[in-house]
Amino acid sequence: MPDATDAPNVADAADELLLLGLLSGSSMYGYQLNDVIEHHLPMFWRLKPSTAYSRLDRLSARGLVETKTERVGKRPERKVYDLTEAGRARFEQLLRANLRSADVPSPVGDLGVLFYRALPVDEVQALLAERRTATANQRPRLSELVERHPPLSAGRLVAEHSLAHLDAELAWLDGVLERDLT
Amino acid sequence: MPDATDAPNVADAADELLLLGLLSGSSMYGYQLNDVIEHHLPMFWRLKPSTAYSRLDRLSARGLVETKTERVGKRPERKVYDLTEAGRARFEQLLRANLRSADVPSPVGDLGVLFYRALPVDEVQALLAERRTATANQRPRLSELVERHPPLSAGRLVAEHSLAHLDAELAWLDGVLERDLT
DNA sequence: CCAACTATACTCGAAGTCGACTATTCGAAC
DNA sequence: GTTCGAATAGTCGACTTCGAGTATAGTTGG
Repeated sequence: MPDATDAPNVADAADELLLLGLLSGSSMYGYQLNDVIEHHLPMFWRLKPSTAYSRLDRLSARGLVETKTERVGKRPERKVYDLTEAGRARFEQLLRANLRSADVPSPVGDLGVLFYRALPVDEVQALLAERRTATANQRPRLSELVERHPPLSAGRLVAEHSLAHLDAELAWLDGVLERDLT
Repeated sequence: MPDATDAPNVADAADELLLLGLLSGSSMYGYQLNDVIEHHLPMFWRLKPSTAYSRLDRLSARGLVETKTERVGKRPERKVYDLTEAGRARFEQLLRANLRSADVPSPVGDLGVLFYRALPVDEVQALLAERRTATANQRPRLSELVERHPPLSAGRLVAEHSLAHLDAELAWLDGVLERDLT
């Protein structure tokens, strides 16, 4: 894995950045990490619990996190993960790479567009109209999310970012729909 | 795999859609498929050759494509893949799902933004400025790509789509950069 | 004329992902 | 009281991906 020291592939390193980033705020135990990812960061929930555990193991083996166990009340034992020095360094390195990198990944949706001629024009129009509706339906939720975060918070920036792309998507769809694709 | 008949996960099915879509135009041999993906569809080149082969095998096992071998001139034998009836049906099903689906996937870049407070403000600004430049640098290539395709071609729509998102990205970056993140 | 490259096909194996499963204990609902 | 769900930890195995390697024959550059 040529992933340890030099410029890492941004997409591959995403899970690692997510975990290290969460731990950079404060130490957390595994269940908590998974819970936060699943319930408070649904946008980033591609990292499933079982994967997270093995990932944490590997991070630990590489000396980027250290663990201890604790017990609060009568609940089961928790394994608490904590960034090491090396872990923090790695985190900052990944963070810099991520902030710096310009990846505007072409959405998967493009694939369908690529082959749109395989279907009758009317059907394509109808399908895209459906997509437009579904996309538009996400807008209120998102724009409410924007407003729920204080102006300069990370959450605000992320929400605004998503909103910007959602609006771009809508505009593009409108542009396509008002043309006659024949 | 609950992937055979009912509504499939759009992202998971992307590779399949790509292969079936290419074959829906005309039959192709493996080397050719990989060549097209790598050199003419760089946007969709997440499907590496060795993966493509095993994917094609599986498609063949599921009866979605059929193969024959041919030999042209004195070049090595080619294995030609062709859609079956079932394959075409499957392709159209996937295509419909894809065109209809509204996925504006949050770019990986958001992850960095999520943790931006871990770095000093000036550095974040500098990194984002770098990103802005890098992003802007991609624009000429893309907008030239738009113009190189005839108005209603699939390639044109895809290129316009990418361009729309790239511009959204630039606008968002500008918005962030002109604020004082302190 | 030889070396190197391109066209064509894979195979194999290391590594990674994730769904489904296994445990345990507490608190709450019935 | 007992059952049930949630809080906590995983493990295991099926499946996937993809880099590196293997094979062969023509073609082309020096």
